[in-house]
Amino acid sequence: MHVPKMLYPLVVADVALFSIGTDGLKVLLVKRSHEPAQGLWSLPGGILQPEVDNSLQATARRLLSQKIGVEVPYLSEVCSFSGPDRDPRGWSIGMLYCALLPRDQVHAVVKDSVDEVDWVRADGHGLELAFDHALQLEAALQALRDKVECHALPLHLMPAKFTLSELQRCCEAILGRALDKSVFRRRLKNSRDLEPLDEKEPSHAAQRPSTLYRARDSFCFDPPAKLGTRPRQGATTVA
Amino acid sequence: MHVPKMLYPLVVADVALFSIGTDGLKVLLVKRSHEPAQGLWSLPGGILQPEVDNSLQATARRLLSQKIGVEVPYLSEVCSFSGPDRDPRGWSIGMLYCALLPRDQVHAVVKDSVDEVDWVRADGHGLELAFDHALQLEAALQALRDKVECHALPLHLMPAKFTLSELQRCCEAILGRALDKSVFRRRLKNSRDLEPLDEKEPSHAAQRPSTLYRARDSFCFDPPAKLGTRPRQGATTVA
DNA sequence: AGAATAGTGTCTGTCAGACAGTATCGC
DNA sequence: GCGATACTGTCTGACAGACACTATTCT
Repeated sequence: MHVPKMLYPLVVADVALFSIGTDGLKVLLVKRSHEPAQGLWSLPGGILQPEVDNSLQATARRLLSQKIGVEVPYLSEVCSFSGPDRDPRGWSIGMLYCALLPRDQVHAVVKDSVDEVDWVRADGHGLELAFDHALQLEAALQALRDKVECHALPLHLMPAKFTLSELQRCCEAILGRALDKSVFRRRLKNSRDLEPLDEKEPSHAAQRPSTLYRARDSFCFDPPAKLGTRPRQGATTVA
Repeated sequence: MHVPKMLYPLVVADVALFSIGTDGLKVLLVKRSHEPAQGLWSLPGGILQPEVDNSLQATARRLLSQKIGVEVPYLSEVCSFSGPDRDPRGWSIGMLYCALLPRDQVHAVVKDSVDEVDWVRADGHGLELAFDHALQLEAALQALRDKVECHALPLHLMPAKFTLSELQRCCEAILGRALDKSVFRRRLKNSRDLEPLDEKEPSHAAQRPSTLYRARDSFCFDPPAKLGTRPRQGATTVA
């Protein structure tokens, strides 16, 4: 193990955990119960523990598990934030992760920790966030939007079975704009990521029941050099 | 400043510095003169110095400056590599950066350091690299290819003035496949990244002289949410 | 029948791929 | 004229955007 012979940076992993609520895209924030930044909202995160974690990504997963008791189906690195001033404790590196939690597990987060946790609007609206977490949240949200804008399907936000309309509403919540139903469905028809089930959504209203779909096993939100699909020239991402 | 109260990870920045040679895309490697991994080739890199560096990116720039005496016009974060086993000195974090050096500055690297440095084929062909640098090089090259595949113009690899044919050869070297001249030029005509000059390349051969272009000031290789352009369905990246 | 949502068909514009053609230089 | 490279024109197919249309359920 490496033995410090000089001052060392604080290494932290922070997670922007997104999910879908009835009123759009949500991100999980925790209210800090200790200094520094006590009382402010922040992204869930914590310090790397080399004796415990096998990677920085493992740090992120451990923190999600410890702090809010969830195992996420998707977690990926966004970018790093580093410097002498971003944390009052000194020179620090903050690795930002973007994680997705299925819509039907939004209430799985345990709130018995000393920290108060809550789902808030994904853009963090008027909240004052600790450290540079407002910047980080913006970066994570942009990374998520970029992917969906490039037609990656955020299936990790969906339950195991879902309708195309639900998936469309999910994409619209992420992008912050309406999508054309016909265009959306045409794309999904040609996609190899979805599989229709021989099942219909039980209709509770006076309406035609919709087909249920599920993600194919081969689906990957970070396409392994998956080609095709991009935003068009005139596309705009509006909040 | 943060005071260590436990074992701390080694924090390193490594840079995949690419440029264009007469025979294609090149990456700069250094032969390690010290342990660990003495005698093996590796990406230029080194340890974060919190007293000196204002960010991890600053670490990368400082190392390029100190080790090989170049200031690069483009340097961006790719992803991190971390874990207890990737460096024999112990738990470590390696932040990978991708940098571009203009074609006409390939010989600006100073070789007076104790390290032996050399430009090699960008894929690292048959070289055995130190640590996980083969993985890192692959990741950096893929990141570069992905961008160019999505029609970002690698203008930071070009001299201040260049012809469209030269730029096309540059893109082909990165992608590892031939591009259609007509398609390429049509795209550039509609691009806001390039500006034609009222100047012709002095022709040293029996051929029509070509128009010189330069990058517009607004050009950015990492498009700030720049839309449009993506690989098409049938596109393939072949080595 | 009517309301509501599911799902389809079709027209149009944009752009990539392919490839043949023209232009301009030195010899 | 010829060779070489710069540059253009045009046809086609894939796909996004827009939007009108049909289908199937419950009340």
